[in-house]
Amino acid sequence: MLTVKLDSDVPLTLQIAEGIRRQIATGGLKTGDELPTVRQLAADLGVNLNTVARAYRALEADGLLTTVRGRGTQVASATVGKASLAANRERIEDRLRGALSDAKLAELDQTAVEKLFRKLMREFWRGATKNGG
Amino acid sequence: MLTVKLDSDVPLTLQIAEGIRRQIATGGLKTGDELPTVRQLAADLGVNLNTVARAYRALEADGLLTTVRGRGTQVASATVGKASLAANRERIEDRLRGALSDAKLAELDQTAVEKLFRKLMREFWRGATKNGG
DNA sequence: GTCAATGTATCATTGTATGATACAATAGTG
DNA sequence: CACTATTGTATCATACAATGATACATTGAC
Repeated sequence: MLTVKLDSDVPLTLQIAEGIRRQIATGGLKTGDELPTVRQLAADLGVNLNTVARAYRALEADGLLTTVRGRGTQVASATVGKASLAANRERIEDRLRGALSDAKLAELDQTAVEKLFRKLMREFWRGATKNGG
Repeated sequence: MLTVKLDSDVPLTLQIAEGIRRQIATGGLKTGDELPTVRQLAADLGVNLNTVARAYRALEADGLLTTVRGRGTQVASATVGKASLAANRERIEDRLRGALSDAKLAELDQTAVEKLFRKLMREFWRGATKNGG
């Protein structure tokens, strides 16, 4: 379902949360879908169950997941709640800037960057209309 | 010259390094330009001089800066060295994916995302030819 | 009620980020 | 050369974050 790099400099909790966010964003996980139990996913990834639990809770705070102790966790929504919207939109521009900064320093030309961008756009908006959120 | 958020969740050293990378990428800093001394920039930002020094060293490892003890630090190149290229290109796609993930979850539509992307592209490739690295 | 399965809380440990301070190298000045 | 000011660097201490081990609480099936 997703993977983590144990030797990465980005924390495991964040890697897991980002991975799940991406799954939801691309449609790989839809509203109502059940997620693996924290123990199951922890075993798959080779990390502590708490690490997975923390990722789940972070996403629950964003309104993306719902979790009930004893039952499990499922996708609550494919869009972030109002509380997260502002922070989220701010991150978008920051991350785009960071990506473009890296691209420029790596001597990618505009054409190459645009091509990559379009490829990824298709991953995320696969089958969506041009202005459908 | 640049600013940092003391209460951010992203480390100061990284904020500073990213800020300088961006300056170099956009052309605000050119090869040969002198950077502020670590004490000067540290005072401006309100952080410890070591924090700035660490950012400088990270960028030196990328081949972007040259620093000589007793003399100062200057921009060595506007492109990352070969050692950093692979890691850099990997980050580009990751960051783009993260940005698009955020955008989709924030219910931005394709048109809005493309518009933002183009605006930022112009910032970085201001006055460059379409395929000029 | 009992039991298995699930998420949660608590605590310990380790590593990272930051800062205070002392050190080393460079360059100017005489 | 000696001296001094300026620069980056190394060392150490401290606070905090991330991860994990373990015990706890809730849910649901029987």
